[in-house]
Order: sequence, then structure tokens, then C-alpha cells
Amino acid sequence: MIKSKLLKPTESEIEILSILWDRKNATVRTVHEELCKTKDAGYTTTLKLMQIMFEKKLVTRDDSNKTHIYTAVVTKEKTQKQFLNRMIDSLFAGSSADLVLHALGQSNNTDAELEKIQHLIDELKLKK
Amino acid sequence: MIKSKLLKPTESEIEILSILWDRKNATVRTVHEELCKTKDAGYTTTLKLMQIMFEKKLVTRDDSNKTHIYTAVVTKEKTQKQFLNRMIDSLFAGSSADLVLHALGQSNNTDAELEKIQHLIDELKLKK
DNA sequence: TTAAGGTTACGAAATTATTCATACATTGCT
DNA sequence: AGCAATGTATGAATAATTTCGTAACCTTAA
Repeated sequence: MIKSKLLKPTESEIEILSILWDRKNATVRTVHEELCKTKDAGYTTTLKLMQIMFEKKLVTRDDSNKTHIYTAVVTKEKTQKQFLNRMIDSLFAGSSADLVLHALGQSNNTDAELEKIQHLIDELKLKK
Repeated sequence: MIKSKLLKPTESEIEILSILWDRKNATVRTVHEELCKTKDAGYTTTLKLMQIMFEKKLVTRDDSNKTHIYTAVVTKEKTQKQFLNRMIDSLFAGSSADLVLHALGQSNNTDAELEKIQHLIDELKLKK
């Protein structure tokens, strides 16, 4: 198996990926318009970013038509995992439990969410 | 209350902060020797980084002696919180519960840790 | 045919982060 | 005094990220 270099998307790239994950695929204009709701940037800035992401193989694109259609290559799950691990290593001394405690402590979750977490914990305990 | 610009430490800066958090305070040399266990860099590189962190007010230093002694200004807790929130926003659509589920799912925690998490969940439930 | 509008490609500037060479100051030792 | 060791300060090179101006290309409507 070929070890592909693990490339970490930048902040801006994550913003774009999030949009692609939501929509399955999208044109530069669509992404750009979505982005502009929260930050302002020129159209060619978004275009350039997406072109770079294409070079890095973070996304693919269908260029059979003039207007290219982009799709994320990296999955949301894999990216979440990657960043979670990075964060656990660098800020929580390798203890994911510690991260969980912090995340739970400062946030307001619904009962349903808490239940769900509790179920998962029960499952994990059984596995021991 | 004056709103201080929220500055995000970079990766390298976090490595240094971690060392300072552990030891309360340290000289550049101490930090550098600790850093070198995991990466290699020149002494002046570490020095420069810590000087920049001083300018950014991420750390203070006692320069009453020739060898300056550095101390972290930002707390570990605040920084953890800051990065957790950033991550929840950008990658977990604002749902901290979702992040917790992912973090729990992929890691191996001890029973003791799982217990601790469960206790916290119980407390949170009571508050409702 | 020409003009307008939307698109990609390309190059370069601006910004931020990282790395390090060098110079200079202080201290301690011989 | 002179030298080595250990510090800090500073400026500059490099790299990575973000931003955007400009040109070229199509398509469509007048």
C-alpha cells in the first residue's frame, strides 16, 4: 500500500470542504456564495483556493463542461478524526477522555444527546 | 472590560506553551532541550519563537537576570476551550455532542475514565 | 458581428509562520 | 587580561497561506 502524504487542510480549505460535504458537489460560484455569507472574499480568491485544493487532491472536479463541478475527496469523518487526534496529542496530553470531559463541561447538550453519549459509553464498557 | 484580540497560538507555539504549562516557568534552554526530544531545531529558533510569543503577550518573562525566565500568560484551560470551540464550529457543525461521540468512538479509554465521563453526564442531566 | 457576462488560468503581492546566521553582552575561569 | 561558554537581539531567508488583478475563453443576446 502506498503511503499517501497526509495533508492537512488549512482553515480556509476546511470552510470550503464543509460546503462540499453538505452538498455532495458544487461549482465555484455556489461555494463562493455560501462562503460570502460569513466572510467576504473575492470570487477569484475562492476559485484559486479550490484550484489549489484540486492540485493537492483534496477535491476532484468534473471539467467536462465549462463550469467545473467540484467534489470533496477527503471525507468529513476522516478529517474530523485527523484533527481530533492532532488536538488530543497537542493539547490534551494524548488523553481523549480528557478532551471529552472538557467538551462536555463547557457546552449545553440536549438530553437526547447526553443519552446517546451514555449509550456509547455503556457499549464501550461492555467491550472490556 | 477591554476586549483583547483573541490570538490563536500556532502549532509551534502550542508545543512551547505545553512545556511552560507543565513546569510553571522555564528558560529558553530548558524549553529548547525539551523540544529537541521530539523535533530538531536550532537554539535560536526556539529563542525567536519565544520572543515572538512575548510580543504577542502569550507569555511573560522575568528579565531581571541575564537568563530570562518565561511563564505562560494564556492558561491551558482557556486554550483548550478556544481550540475545542473552533473545531466544533468548523468541523462538527456546532454540535459538541457530535465531537464527543467521535472522540469516544475512536479511542481506547480506561474504565476509570469512562466512569468519570459518566459521572459528569449524570451531573449534567440533573441540572436540567 | 459585437458586446456583455460568466468562467477558468495564471501570476504576483501581501501576510503569517518558521528557521537560522550573525553580532553583541555577560559571566566565569585560567 | 583574555578566552570560552552561554545568553539575548536582530535581520533576513524560506515557506506556507491567502488574496486578488488581469487575461483569455465561451456563450448568448442584441
